[in-house]
Amino acid sequence: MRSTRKVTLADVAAAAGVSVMTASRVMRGAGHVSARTRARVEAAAAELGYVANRIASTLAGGPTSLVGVVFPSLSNHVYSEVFAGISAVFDPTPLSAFVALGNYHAAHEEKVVRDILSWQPAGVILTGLDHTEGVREMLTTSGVPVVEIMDVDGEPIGGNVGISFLEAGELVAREVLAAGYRRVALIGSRMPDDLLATRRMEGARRVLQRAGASPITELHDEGRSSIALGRQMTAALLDAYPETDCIIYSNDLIAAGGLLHCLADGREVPDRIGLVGFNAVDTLEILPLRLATVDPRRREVGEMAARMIVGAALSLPRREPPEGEGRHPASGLGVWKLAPRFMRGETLRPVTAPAGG
Amino acid sequence: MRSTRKVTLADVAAAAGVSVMTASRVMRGAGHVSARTRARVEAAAAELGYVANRIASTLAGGPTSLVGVVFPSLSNHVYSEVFAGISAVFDPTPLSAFVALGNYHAAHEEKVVRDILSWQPAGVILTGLDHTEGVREMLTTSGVPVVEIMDVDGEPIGGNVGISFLEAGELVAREVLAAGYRRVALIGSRMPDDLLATRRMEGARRVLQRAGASPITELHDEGRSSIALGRQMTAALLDAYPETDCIIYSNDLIAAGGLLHCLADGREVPDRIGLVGFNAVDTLEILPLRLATVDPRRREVGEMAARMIVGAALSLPRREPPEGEGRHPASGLGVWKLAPRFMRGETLRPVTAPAGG
DNA sequence: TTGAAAGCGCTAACAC
DNA sequence: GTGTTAGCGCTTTCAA
Repeated sequence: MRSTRKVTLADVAAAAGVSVMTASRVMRGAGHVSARTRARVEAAAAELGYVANRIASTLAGGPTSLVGVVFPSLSNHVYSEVFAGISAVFDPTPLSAFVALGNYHAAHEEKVVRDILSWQPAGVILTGLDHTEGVREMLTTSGVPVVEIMDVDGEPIGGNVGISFLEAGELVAREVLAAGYRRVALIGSRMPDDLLATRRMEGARRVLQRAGASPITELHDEGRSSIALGRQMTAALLDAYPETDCIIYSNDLIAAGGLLHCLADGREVPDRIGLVGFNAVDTLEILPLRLATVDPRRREVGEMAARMIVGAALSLPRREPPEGEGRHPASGLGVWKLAPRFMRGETLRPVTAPAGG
Repeated sequence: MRSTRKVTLADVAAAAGVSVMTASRVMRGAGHVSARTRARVEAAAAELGYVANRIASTLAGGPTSLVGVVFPSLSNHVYSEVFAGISAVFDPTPLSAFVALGNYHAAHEEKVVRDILSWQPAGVILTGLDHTEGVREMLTTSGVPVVEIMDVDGEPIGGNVGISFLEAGELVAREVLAAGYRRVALIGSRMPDDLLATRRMEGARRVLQRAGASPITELHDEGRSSIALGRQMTAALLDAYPETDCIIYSNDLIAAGGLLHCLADGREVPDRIGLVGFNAVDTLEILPLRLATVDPRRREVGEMAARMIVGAALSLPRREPPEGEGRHPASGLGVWKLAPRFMRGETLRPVTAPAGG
């Protein structure tokens, strides 16, 4: 039977008949302790059911191990996969993730980041590069290793991992053109709120314009992306612009809706109309046709971001450099730009000419 | 330009010409401060870019606000939705979630829980009711409000929210019988690792047996659930037991695979063969037929669990009761058993007789 | 290899 | 309404 009171290191030390300091050394494996003493302390700790107090150890100057992770949301499958990558990397390290949601709205983000910083984190992972001046300044001033993920089209605060959504959009448009489509329309949802979606549309638009095949029209909706929304928007678009021969969607979910609408409506995919999504969502393998899409490599992004944080956190001195400037650049951070992977699927015609726009 | 050094409350107090204590009162809105002083302190804090240090305030006896959340994984869509519910409830409160993964493996869980407790959390949310004795003891001893979610078939440590997976399985079997199927087979994946899946299969099996329609066969696979796996297992099963007239799957993903196999194979669904999944995964709305399934009400589960924690955390005294037993039962905790919702879909025949086993 | 002293940044408790 | 004192549980630093 263990006490119901909180067991402190002092209790363990007393039970083992050593000083608090010695107990502390044993608990964090600091060495310089005789095997005999170590055994006694460990036994006492187990006996009393000692659970370390990281609040106290962090305050006293021990290493921090919380990493704040800010996602726009987790209902979006994309981010949960990024998170899986992050967790996998943190798992064998002493770091753990502290998840905060809600940076689809910049107003909220400042609060969230302040909150995270108040825990003296070992690092911060943020989604996207668009943050308020306040956020950037807080993070810079704090000296905490920061990695921004997904987007790489801008100036990062610290490290940066992701694909260029602009280039991903360009890639899609180039493939569409290479397949011979010319009357292209764009459909997006939850824009302009979702900057990354906006960015890939921008990339697509640019390539189309340069090729003299400016988008026929662009349809945007504030709603949450869904298959139903995709159906409905596609119907509306094709109604208004029947000459459309290809639709580029801001994500797979609405693209799937579009595909279902086209099939139900008897349109020949991909001959009469081509469709491209974005995100490479895997449950969509049940569609009658494999959707053309782009893999943003989300799991890898999470893993690399986490690795950067691990590298930076472990090489960072714990206390402030004694005096002077001293803030050494968080080592281990850098910019990793991954190449988005295009997946042709079956909703685009095979290429008739080498891609290149 | 703000200093690059960490700004403490003492710095703010000095800049505002007041005591640290007064500054502290202002920063946490404790009242008993004149408007003039408050304004001065707030100005100084803003000027210096002060960010509170919760590590210090928690150690000093301020309220804790981290809540540890343990999920088996987040790649499983189910848990990310639960998490969305939790976040939504925490959002307007001072609480924030600290996510740890990996309790598909009990060995890991002990480490994870110890880790969480070391942060002096305001609460802990765990998935499932099956935990090692060590975990139960740590949590009990700590006196931290605990809520176990999803499963309600067992003895909870503290609060408990979820559906009964046993009853969900029974529900499915009763509906299957009511629709007139008699030669029923079960297909599961990732079992027996996933206890909840195991439990619902158990419930189904029981009802079938009681009705004298024992499962023709049960097929289990260690693999990760996927549509491909469902296809393959279904093919194998129907090959070996062609007389099967209904398959109950452990989840929607493999059920979707089964459905696709049946359709491709020219079997009449739901007339010749009925199919039921589990989880009500929404992207599956793109299937040619709406899958019969059960909604485990995951979002609500997350919300309620979070509400319990909020209730308990806010009513808990911060410091230990002076002496004696003193550990008052965490108020606000209880057991909330939600009813699983059956969704008939189009892969089961309409009922021919009132459901009831 | 072990211990003693000091203090991390903040807040509770009490004075004024 | 404001300040003073003490201390949260641990680790750093230095001495033995």
